[in-house]
Amino acid sequence: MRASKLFARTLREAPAEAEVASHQLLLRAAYIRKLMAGVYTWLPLGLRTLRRVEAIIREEMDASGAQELRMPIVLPAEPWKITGRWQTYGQEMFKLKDRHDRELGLGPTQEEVVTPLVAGEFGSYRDLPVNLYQIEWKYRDELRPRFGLLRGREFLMKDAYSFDRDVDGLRSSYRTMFEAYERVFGRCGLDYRIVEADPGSIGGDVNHEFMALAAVGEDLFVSCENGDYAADVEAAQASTPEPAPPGDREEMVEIFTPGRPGIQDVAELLGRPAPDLLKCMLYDAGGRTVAVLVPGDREVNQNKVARALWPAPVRLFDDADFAAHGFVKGYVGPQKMSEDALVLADRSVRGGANWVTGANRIDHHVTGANVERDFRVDRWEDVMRVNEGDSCPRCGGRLHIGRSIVVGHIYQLGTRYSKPLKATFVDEDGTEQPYQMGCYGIGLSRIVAAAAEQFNDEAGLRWPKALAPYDAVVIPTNMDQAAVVETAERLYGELAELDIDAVIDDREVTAGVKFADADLIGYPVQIVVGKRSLQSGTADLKVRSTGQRSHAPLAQAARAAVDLLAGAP
RNA sequence: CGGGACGUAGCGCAGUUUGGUAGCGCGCAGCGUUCGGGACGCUGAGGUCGCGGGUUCAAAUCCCGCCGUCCCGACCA
Repeated sequence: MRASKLFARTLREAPAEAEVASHQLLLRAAYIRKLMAGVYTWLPLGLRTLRRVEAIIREEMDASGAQELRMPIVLPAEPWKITGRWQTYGQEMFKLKDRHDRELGLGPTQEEVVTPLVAGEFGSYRDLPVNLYQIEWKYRDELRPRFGLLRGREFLMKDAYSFDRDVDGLRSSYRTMFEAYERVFGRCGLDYRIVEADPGSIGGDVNHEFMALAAVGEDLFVSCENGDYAADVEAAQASTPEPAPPGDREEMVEIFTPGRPGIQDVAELLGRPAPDLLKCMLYDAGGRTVAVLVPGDREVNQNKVARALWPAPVRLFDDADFAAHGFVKGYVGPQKMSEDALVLADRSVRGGANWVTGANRIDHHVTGANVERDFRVDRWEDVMRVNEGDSCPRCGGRLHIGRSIVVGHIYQLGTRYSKPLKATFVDEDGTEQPYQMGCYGIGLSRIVAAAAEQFNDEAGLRWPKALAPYDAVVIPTNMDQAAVVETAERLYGELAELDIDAVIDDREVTAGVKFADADLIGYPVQIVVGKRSLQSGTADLKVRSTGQRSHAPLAQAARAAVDLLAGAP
């Protein structure tokens, strides 16, 4: 490729809209351009990098025995209504209507398409297992698109779906994908962690996330200092404290706490630490009132509450709910909860006694509230968000919270989709069985952003060679000297013969501009030919990722570039 | 959806407070000098100042409405 023809106009300054490094650099280096919030055009350089990610994934998926297909992006609403996701995906799904007023959606993921498809084709246990995948653009009307490609409304995703006759088969298919994912992210050169995760709106049971480490990552994960536990913060657990010893139980006393609705307010007024207070959050779970109890210094993890109450849709009480049920916001306590309400306490509440909590009366709290004597707990569950420094549920070690970008997520769905969609096969004994399904996603466009986030410096992008749009760039520094241009062209030709995908920067600009652009775009190897090097009969080489510089006789320069590339990260 | 900021040439910005001929840098085009880490000089093109309405002799500037973009938040009683 000739830089003089390449559709890539680099920017000296980052557009004001870009905040994070990956977004700024991908714009500056002419990989992407924005069309609207969360939607980007992929320029030639960006598309080449995206395709390299795609090639790696396709190779590993094919090697794992999965088969590629292509499903539609425009989808009918009906199957989505059957699985309930037309509702649960809600506003996040792009919805539209055709000219006959039929409801359609743009695919955010395709369980509702692939499941009936397989049921219609592979209806016998003899056909199983089968794993189908596609690499396709996905659409999600994100609450807040941000950070360029990191959270877009249109993004490229590899989604795979496995179908097995039983749970053992599912586990085996899952294991195969797990290992394929390790190879994919390893080959992409990413620094990543595998964590236990929350299934989110996809549903299902066992699942893992593959997280690329990044300071700007939106996803928090918990890891044990001893390395035996790692989990998404939405799913993470901490070890549960010992139950409080029986013993001194204060009387429950109502106290006057005017204008002190918050935990901090009350703690300050009474001069007691927040963990002495009992936080009582009210939720509506499909019409039923649920009181969730956690210690005052803790936060409720709503995902965990939702899982505990599955399949009821869980939402926090709003002002209307408070009014309708006669609760006073800011002064809620679990005492005298009605029979039809559910009292759900985090297990850590067992570790406390003599709680300070709301008195269910404006401007009043109580002290000395105790489980059983003063309020009942219907269920003990883990519903708490893990904090930095909590104890590891495996070994008791210290838990640390880190930031990352989720680049892959794999799920054991079981029959979550096959049952409602009545997708069944005939088993060996002649009975109809729902498929045991798994689904497996990788965000390709997000990998590009995550890699840009992990591999950059002041000068620009520093791709691992597996992801760079080209392998090398040849830079003739003196375009006015025929001998320089000739030599550079010859080198460029030699590289092609050696199967190196190179760019020759034949633009009529000064050397400084070429160097700056080469660093910005992130060609793994730079080969410089100029007046100076011609005199000494050598070419100057630089490895972008390490900054390492070297020389090679002109006759061996192409060969030297190949070797440097082979040795580069 | 709530809060905040912003919207002036392809990009980065000034001008808005105090209404009066729309500017700077980069980039772009032409000519010349340069030529190994974002060169220099001269000349030039490029803007319905986000959109609509209002106030005014006069609006980028003041007022109202809308749109767009970015940031923070969107469970913590």
